[in-house]
Amino acid sequence: MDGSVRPARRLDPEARREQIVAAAVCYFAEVGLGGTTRDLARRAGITQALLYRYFASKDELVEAVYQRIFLGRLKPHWANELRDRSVPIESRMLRFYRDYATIFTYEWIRIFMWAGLAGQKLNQRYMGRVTTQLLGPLREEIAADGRYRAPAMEELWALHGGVVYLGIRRHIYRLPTPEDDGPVVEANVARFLAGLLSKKTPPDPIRRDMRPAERAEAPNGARRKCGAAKRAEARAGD
Amino acid sequence: MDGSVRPARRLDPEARREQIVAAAVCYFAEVGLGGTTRDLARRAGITQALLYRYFASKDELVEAVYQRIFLGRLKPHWANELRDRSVPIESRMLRFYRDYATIFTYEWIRIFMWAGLAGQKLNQRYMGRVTTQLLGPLREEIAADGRYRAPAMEELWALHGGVVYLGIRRHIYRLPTPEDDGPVVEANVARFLAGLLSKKTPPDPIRRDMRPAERAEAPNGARRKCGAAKRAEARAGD
DNA sequence: GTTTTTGCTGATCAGATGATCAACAAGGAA
DNA sequence: TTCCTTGTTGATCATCTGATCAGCAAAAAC
Repeated sequence: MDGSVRPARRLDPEARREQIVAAAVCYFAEVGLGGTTRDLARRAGITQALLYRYFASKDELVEAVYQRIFLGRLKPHWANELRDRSVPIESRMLRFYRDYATIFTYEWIRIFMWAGLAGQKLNQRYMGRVTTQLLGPLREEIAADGRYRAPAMEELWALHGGVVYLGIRRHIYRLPTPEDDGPVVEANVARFLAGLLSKKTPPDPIRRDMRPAERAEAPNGARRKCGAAKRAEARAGD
Repeated sequence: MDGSVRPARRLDPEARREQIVAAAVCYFAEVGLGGTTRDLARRAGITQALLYRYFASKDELVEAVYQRIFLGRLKPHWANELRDRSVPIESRMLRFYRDYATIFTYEWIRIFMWAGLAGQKLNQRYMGRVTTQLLGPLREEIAADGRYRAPAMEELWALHGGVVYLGIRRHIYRLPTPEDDGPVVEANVARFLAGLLSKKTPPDPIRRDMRPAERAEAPNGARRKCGAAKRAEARAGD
């Protein structure tokens, strides 16, 4: 007996579409966006042809998966709560990061990473919002507290990356990780703030010291040059 | 004129194999391990058939790419230098992480991530070595210094993740990042150590509080259950 | 029960992809 | 020049994959 589910009864279109998207999120998270429509259909217990009654193309289905996974993940109230100065900054940060860590589910983190590798602009938009809505306010609030020096944005990214990395180790590299993320997040936030007590100047790189975003393809269509490409080019020149 | 290189002259077998692997590292880093042999050959300026004179299968070529990228990346002298107590621990950590950050090249980080998503055991082996050869000693050395409390392994992973995350933002999400990693790494290491000065107890989760490594497939061949799969299972039961 | 609607399936097509092989031709040996 | 070795190629095969469509059958309408 295989894991597939055979009897696909007649279903309400809305329910069927919902079921397909849910199965697609699960399937694509595991095998990547290059997974086949046949495998997906088998897991969902339907025929491959049925997918095309609900989605015009595989791309459209993938788009629905993106919507399902990423839409509304950044809660607007996070930014508000981060700015609520009636609460100590330590409590605000702890509360936020404990909450934020919960979005790093198996499906979210893997699909997000696959989308990033595939060059989806979606990731850049999301990360941009993290900067403006979360890390920016966070920096201001920490500085406004008075006891801490203002962290450089890169330092906030490092804190952020530490939390994300826990999800990467767990769901991408499939390594053993703590059963409960809470204490880990708490320790990291507390240590981060404690590290800001020493008043050394924050080394925030200014804009001209930033390397621009890499592009998947240069404007002229040329690709990133690796060693081999460079050598081939040189060879073509003689 | 396209970017491909037409005249592929007769080459010494060793040189040709080298050229193919180099081109494959570049190509697979960009498009993923699902890239086609035809595209790869076009970029390398050779015919697709020629690949199969040097590699029995695409899998074997991918294996060669793994070897090229990951073999010997963890320098043995890192562990030695980390343990050299004639040098202040701050200097040792700074030197190590400045050096370590250089391995996060475009090719390395992308192929490593793709391999991880694909469930390669390679990643787990590598991460295991990071634990035993780098983070373990690091923890001991920090504690041995006397001025700092011993960091929990999860705290060291957070520091580590912060550095890795810089590479992820740059090469996977293709976001703007600092031109020079040095100051960023230095700030993070310094803040990490400063954060260990406050003597609060380290919350190291003990083994029974760790969730085991996730498996791509359960022993019985069953897959990870997402919402859709669970629902389908329930439906099959009536 | 009969008719109508429509959710669903099996068959099928065109293009892509990994892999194979006979034949060609570049470069050295005679 | 002539011969021989072998690096390289174009053609080709079997399979896989996204996508289409006529027709079946389950549920609703009558």
